[in-house]
Amino acid sequence: MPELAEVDYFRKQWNAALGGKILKVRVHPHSRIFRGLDLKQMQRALTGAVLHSSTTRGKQMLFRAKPDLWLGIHLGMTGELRLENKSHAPQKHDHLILEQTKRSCVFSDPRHFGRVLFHEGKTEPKWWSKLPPDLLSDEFTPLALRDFLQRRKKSPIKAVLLMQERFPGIGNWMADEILWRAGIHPRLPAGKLTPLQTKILWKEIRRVCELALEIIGEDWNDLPDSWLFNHRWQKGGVCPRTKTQLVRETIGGRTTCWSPGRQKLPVFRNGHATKK
DNA sequence: GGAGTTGTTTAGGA
DNA sequence: TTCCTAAACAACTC
Repeated sequence: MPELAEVDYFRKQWNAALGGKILKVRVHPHSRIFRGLDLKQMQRALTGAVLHSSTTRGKQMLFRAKPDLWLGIHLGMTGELRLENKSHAPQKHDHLILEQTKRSCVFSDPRHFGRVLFHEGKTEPKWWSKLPPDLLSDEFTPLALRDFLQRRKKSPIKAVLLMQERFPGIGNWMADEILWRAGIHPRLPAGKLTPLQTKILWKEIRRVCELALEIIGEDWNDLPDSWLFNHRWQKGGVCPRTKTQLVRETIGGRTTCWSPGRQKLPVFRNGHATKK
């Protein structure tokens, strides 16, 4: 479930715990979410530590605790963060619980695709510093987008938008929403976008990130019906702009929804797109 | 019971 | 080498 804005929403669920000391760290020790991690070391270090800040980058979350502790959380497909009261009895999928005097911070994930990372030290861990720049940062330029599309020119644009190395935070529904707004067919090879389409795509990437963070990231409000989101899974769903029937097919290994009314595949002749 | 799920990694083919 | 695709991971819902 969680993409950019949902991840930011979940990060903030632990806000009340910032400034508080962790009294106890409870875990399901054999959970897959701890793969590659020294669990005992993490429990030892976090016990007695004080959480002081949190941030996100794409779908990654980082919680920092004094002194010099870095806790990374990725929600995978079904993970979530929430608060429970102090004496919360761990449920089946509550893999990590940070217990404080007034509450418990819970990370639960039924499918175990999520992941916990941990580092102790003065300097940023590699797994955090190597993350690509935020899509709303100045570093994500139209030029950076154009270059990336050229490097992945054979892949359908839908598959390319899911690549976290360049588009951190974009997931399946955001990719479809962006392409729908930009009027670009999801199967169009990334290298075939015109300069104008590339420019529009850049603009819509920023816009969808911005709006989703405002609407979902703050209070998990419903997106307006003017978005594709509210129609994409409906049986017989209709494009809110063209009122034509939406189509669903697998592209890049993921179920993709688009509106044939406004997302058309150009016909290529001699390597050039011609008007249909 | 079977198919499908808003994520990521990896193996293997092109 | 580089790029791309499909499968695997695991549990739940329809």
